[in-house]
Amino acid sequence: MDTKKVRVRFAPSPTGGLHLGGVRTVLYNYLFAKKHGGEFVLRIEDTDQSRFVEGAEEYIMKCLEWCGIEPDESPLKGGPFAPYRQSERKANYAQYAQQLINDGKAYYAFDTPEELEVMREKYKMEGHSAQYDNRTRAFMRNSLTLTADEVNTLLAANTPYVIRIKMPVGETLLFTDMIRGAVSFDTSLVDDKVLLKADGMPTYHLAVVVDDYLMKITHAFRGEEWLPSAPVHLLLWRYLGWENDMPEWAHLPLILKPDGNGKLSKRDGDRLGFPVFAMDWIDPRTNEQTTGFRERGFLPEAFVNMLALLGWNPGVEQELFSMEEMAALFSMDRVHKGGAKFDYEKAKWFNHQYIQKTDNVQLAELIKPQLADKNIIATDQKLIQVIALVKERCHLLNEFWEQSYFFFVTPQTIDTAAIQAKWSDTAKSFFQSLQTNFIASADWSHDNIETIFNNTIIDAGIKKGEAMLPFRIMLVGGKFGPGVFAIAELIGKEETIKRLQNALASL
RNA sequence: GGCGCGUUGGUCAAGCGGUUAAGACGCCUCCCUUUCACGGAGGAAUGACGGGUUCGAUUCCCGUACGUGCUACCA
Repeated sequence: MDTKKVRVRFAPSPTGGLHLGGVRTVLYNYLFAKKHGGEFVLRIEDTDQSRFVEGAEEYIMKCLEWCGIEPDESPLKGGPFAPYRQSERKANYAQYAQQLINDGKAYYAFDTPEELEVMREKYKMEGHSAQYDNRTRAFMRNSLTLTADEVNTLLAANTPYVIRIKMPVGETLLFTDMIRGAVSFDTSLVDDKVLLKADGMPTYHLAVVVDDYLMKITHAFRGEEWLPSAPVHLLLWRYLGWENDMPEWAHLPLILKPDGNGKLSKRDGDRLGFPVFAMDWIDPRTNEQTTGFRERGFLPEAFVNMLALLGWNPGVEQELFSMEEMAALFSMDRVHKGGAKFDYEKAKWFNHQYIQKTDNVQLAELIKPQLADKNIIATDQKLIQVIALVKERCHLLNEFWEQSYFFFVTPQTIDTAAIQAKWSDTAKSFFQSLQTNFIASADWSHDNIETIFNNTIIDAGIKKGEAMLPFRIMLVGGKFGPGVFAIAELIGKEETIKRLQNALASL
């Protein structure tokens, strides 16, 4: 067992945007695989054709790529266990379901959806559990209650049927979860899950076991919401005779909404104003667009770092990690048992840290499209200089424009009220002289601009404190932005003088 | 309702029988910066409850409460 090569898998169902929790599940899979020199496979669980969504699979792969997670095997890349889409593996499953029937571990059920509905209603009214379980199955239409002849007749007539697992009565099932330790279930309380659907497709329960076996998966990580169905999977491994090859399980804690409790949903993001999906997702059926972390201005390294630490503690003080560092440190027993509330403020803090770490030239490449959208033409050199000046005040890449637009366009409005508060005839004559002195200057460098400014102050007999703020507002429009002389230098002599003139005219 | 899982500051969390109960985000105060931000220094703030076990429980056990997940021919 321990000598086997580690193989893990992420098995999403292609039904829509890739949720934070999904990304974290992939991430933990990936980190675990890297840590142990193993393989990470991407398997698409598309056994429910009614929920198939066009483009979702490609979208998921793009999200992984953006996050810097490359599967060793996938539908796109192929691999020794291809195909990696369950819909293309359909032929595999029926034989195992049949084997279970032959062994008396499963049975045919001919109940129609309507009959099931009636059963559930009835038991609900009586206050019993409305499950198709070891008690109720005795009253339903299945190969346990029908004679062999009746079953054969129904089968021969192509009557739609499903295959259900026959849960034993009164057995205690125990397994060790890598995160939670010992977990146990009473089989009497678990229902007879459908294994093979009427359309011949397996349900998740059968497919996950068969494919994990066939693909030699050694460790299976999934969300906590799967814990209640673990006994079914456990029994399937046993009944199919593969128990010795069963992977180790880890059920990951949920990511919760920031306010109140409960699983974080896309709705919560919309409501509270933050993304929940990794990348923008446009639902092809409704054309509804949902913003992703990428489009919101997150760096993938920051996104991944933040997510990794939401539920996992590396055991060191350090908080900023590259993927390699995380892989080296990763271990399942340092994953928390309890769910973690998502904190968007902390997410932004991570992104801020990564923006500071990222080279200005690289940032320029990421920011160029934003400028292009606004029809701004700027040289790389200027862009890079601006980035150097404003990056420390950006938590998101998308904040770049609001922090720096005054470098590229003349502000349309300026906060004249704030200037007026300090305005006087002395101030006015100061700015008039300042203009004259700027026009006469030959050296438009940061230091020289400041020298001219200082000298003019002395000549005008004004306090520097009274002049600095109005000067800033005239250049950028308000009380914000980096050092004012650096701004003047970058926008240039002509533009600086122009802005002074405009401002003076409007006062 | 049944079953599973969980519970350390507002949030992420360390701890693994004896600690002044780390650290980070956020918040507050001050400093720096003649703007804002960054940065720096401080500060407030934490083991759900009740029983055990023990010389000693945040830590181990059992209850209770609360939360949450599941209870589909969805994953």
